[in-house]
Amino acid sequence: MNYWLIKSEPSTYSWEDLVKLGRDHWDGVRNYSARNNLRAMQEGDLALFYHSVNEKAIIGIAKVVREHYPDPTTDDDRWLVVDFAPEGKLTRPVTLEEIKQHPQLTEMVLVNNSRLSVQPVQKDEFEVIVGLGES
DNA sequence: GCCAACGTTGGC
DNA sequence: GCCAACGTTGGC
Repeated sequence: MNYWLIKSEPSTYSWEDLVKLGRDHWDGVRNYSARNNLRAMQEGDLALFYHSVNEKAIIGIAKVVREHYPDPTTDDDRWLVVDFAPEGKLTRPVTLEEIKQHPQLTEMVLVNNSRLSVQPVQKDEFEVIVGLGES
């Protein structure tokens, strides 16, 4: 069981879009590090869903419901997708600012490499964030 | 809207 | 194989 963080601009693809669809593939990843993280995901893994740019906050949790397969939006076989389903919305969003200020979250990839769109999250980090979001 | 940081591309 | 140039992302 591993934990992840997936990032999207809400104007392009938001948490609400995923909820509306029930499940969906996560396409458009064109970065090798992010791709490698997608490939490492296993069914049942949980991912924090982060809204970048305008909101800059984690808004919900998504679950991996299908492991990686070739990206249907391109013929280029280097790229792949993973299917997610919404697992639950946080009671309140956990903001980037809050994460930066939290002493247990200073090592998060989100803080240190904000551009990586699919990133691993430590179990304790995941639990701290869920704890904040449910408080 | 700006720009720093990062990743990728392509010429050599 | 190196590295300059370029494009993109995302925080501010």
